[in-house]
This record gives sequence, structure tokens and C-alpha cells, in this order.
Amino acid sequence: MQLDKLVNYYKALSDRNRIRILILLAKEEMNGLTLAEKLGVTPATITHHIAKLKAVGIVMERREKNASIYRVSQYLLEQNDGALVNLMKEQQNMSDNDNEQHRDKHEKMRESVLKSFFTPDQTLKQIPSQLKKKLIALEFMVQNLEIGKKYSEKEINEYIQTFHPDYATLRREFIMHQYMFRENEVYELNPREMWAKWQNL
Amino acid sequence: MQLDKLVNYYKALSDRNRIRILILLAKEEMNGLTLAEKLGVTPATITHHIAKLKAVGIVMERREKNASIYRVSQYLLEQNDGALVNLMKEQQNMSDNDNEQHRDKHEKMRESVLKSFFTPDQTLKQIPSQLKKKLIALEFMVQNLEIGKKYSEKEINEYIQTFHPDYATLRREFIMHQYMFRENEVYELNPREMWAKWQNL
DNA sequence: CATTTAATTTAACAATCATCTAATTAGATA
DNA sequence: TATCTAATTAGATGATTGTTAAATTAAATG
Repeated sequence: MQLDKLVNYYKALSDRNRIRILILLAKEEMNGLTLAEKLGVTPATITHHIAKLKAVGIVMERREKNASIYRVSQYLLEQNDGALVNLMKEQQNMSDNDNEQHRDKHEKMRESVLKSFFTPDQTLKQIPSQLKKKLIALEFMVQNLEIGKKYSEKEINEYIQTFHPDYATLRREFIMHQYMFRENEVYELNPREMWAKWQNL
Repeated sequence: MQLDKLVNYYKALSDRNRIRILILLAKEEMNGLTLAEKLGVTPATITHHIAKLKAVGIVMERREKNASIYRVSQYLLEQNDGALVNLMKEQQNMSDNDNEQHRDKHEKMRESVLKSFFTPDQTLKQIPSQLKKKLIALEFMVQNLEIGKKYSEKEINEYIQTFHPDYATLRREFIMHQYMFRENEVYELNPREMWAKWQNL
């Protein structure tokens, strides 16, 4: 049955150390001992995890001397599972250094936007027109809403007005950029952290 | 940390009954008791699973009267995870009847191809030129290879020749259509059942 | 052949998890 | 208010799973 194959695939990926293995292997192929050392676990543990990853065909093995060298299967990298692949590609194309620089740059941008568009008492002086800056402002305002809580339109309007009088525009922006979703007149925070990062914002 | 979010996402999907819930909800939204009955489990079990699915934001809830009505989140359906979404869409767009008909049709096609292109002692009379028929023949020939076993080129050639003298062409076809992969002169069966189905062959 | 390096197996342990029963809460209805 | 329906909670149970230490296998090297 079809269904169980899919479940097994997810099972194979539903362990922290197995994902870490995939991320490491996406950067460069390596043998079991190296993996064990990088993850801080026993070789036996690596054997265990690799077996599961091989069983669903997302890791391949090649023998060299007396060692096994592991790598992620081409098919995974090429076709499947956006979330995982993008996470791996990130790690692959970006050196740690680049990664840090990128984070730094974004963080600086963020600070500067928050400083220039918000007053010290957190009211929004003006809605940024530049997309990236606008997103930073929206994200900032949304972050005090409760995850899973349902808000009436009235509550949302009131909340938004603590930042800016034009609640109608901002409410629309929240929906449009998927920071919130609406249904049956009820507004709710979108748990978008789930997929925000690997959508190449 | 980013990584754990992804792991949690996979954890949420790595249970048979949770996937079944998603498939059911993709067809139509429904309440907890109905789900319980359809899956043959206790309402308490449904509560348990729904909680996990909600925690990662792929199921949403709405209250109606004294019941909770669940549905899959739009974001999952729109953007994410090809494998799961395609499985759900299949179930969604196809009535059970259609599904059966489709399977029947394919099965008939398969029988006819095997009958007309292979002799009773399983030698291939001629390589089908029509893609669909060719794939059926390739799949048929490949199915006696062992999963995970490594074959030398010589072994593969010999194996293929039990079906057809033109091993060079067929070996190339196996690779091209990804029934096998080659690396360092070693051939191996591709565990492609993993993703074959949801690639819309 | 003895040694070293790498991987696997086995058995054990602790933690997590799916499921159930039974009790409880909450809303709707008569 | 009493009753019915739906969902949740709490606790218990059994199964699965991640991890390790220790023993073993296998290949390479001196």
C-alpha cells in the first residue's frame, strides 16, 4: 500500500540527528566515523540512522578501502520535498561565513528599519513602501499576537491601532503577506515560521 | 532553531493515522466523531492526533454548534510538500470509482503489453517504441533484481540478455528512465517506488 | 601474522508515543 | 433543569525507537 511508503518516508526524516546527517552529507560525502564525531554520537548510532535513511532510498553508500562513504541520493536533491532540499541547499551553497554575513546584513537592515519607522514608544510613523522594509515592519507588529488565538475583526483593529491609525490597510497587508489568515470573520496568526524560511524570501 | 521546526513537521506526518486524517480532510472537512468512526479509533485518539497536526499548522479548526470541524490548512495545499499534497489531491479529485477504473485500465494495458511483447518463456520479442509500453516492459524486466544489491556491468549485461540480446540499449534505457543508477561501474536498482507514484507518471 | 581502522551486531535501557478506558467539560436541546 | 452530543483530559498500557557499551566482523597496513 502506497500510504505506508509515504509514512515511512516521513518516519525516516522525523529525527533530529537524521536530518543533521542529511545536512552534513549534502555539503560533502563522508564516512561513518566522521559523521559520528560531528554529531557527537557513537558509530553504532550512525549505523542505526544510516540504515533507516538507506531503507527509504535517500542516502546511498559506496565502499572505499575499509570504510563506507555516504552521500544523499541524487533523486532527493533533484526532485522531492521542497522543505528539506532547500534547507540542505542553503547549507550547501553557503559557507558558514556567508551565512553569518547574510544574517548580519539582515539583522542590520532590521534594526535600521525598526529604528527609522517606529517611534521609541512603538508607534509606526509611516508604512514602508519598499517591500523588504514593509515585511520587516509587519513581522515586527505581528509578533505580539498569540499563536492559535482567534481574534475578532474588532480586536485586530484595536491591536493594529496601537501601532498606526490606518488599521484597514495594515489588516489587509497582514492577510496579503500571510502573516495572518481570516475565516468566518475570525482572524488568526499564521504559524508561518513553518515554511517562511525555506521559501527563499 | 530552524532545524527542529522541520523535524517537528516530519514528526507530525510520520504516523499512519495522521496521514489518513489528512487525506480524509482533504476530501471534505468533518468533525472529530466522524473522523473517529472512519478511522476506527476512539475520539480520544482523534483529539490526540489533531492536536499534533494543529501544532504544526497543517490542520485548522472551526467550531460549529458544540462540535469542532477540522480541515487542512490552505498553505499546505497550496505550497508545500509535493508528495503529500499530490497524494491528497489524488484522493480529492478522484472518486473511488474513477480510481478503480484507472487502476483497471492500467492493469489491462500492462497485461496486454506483457502478453504481446514477451514470449511465454519471458524473452522480450521487441523493445516497445511507445513510451508507456516501453516503461511497462522495463519495469517488468527490472523487477527480479534485488533491492540494494550491487551489480557489475557484466552481471547486468548477462541479466538483461536473459530477456533480449541488445543489452546495451536496454541498459541505457534502465538508467535513462531511472529504474537503475550507475556509479563507479557499479549498477544498482533504484528504490524508486518511493517517488514514482506521486510524480504523475 | 599482528595491528589498526571502520562498521556492524547484540542486548539493554530509557524515552517517546499511540491507543484505550473512564471521567470530565461544554454546548445544544427538549 | 435534565439530557444528549461532542470533545477533552488524565492515567495506564504496550509498542516503538534512539542510544550506548561491548563484542564481533572486515578490510588495510605494517
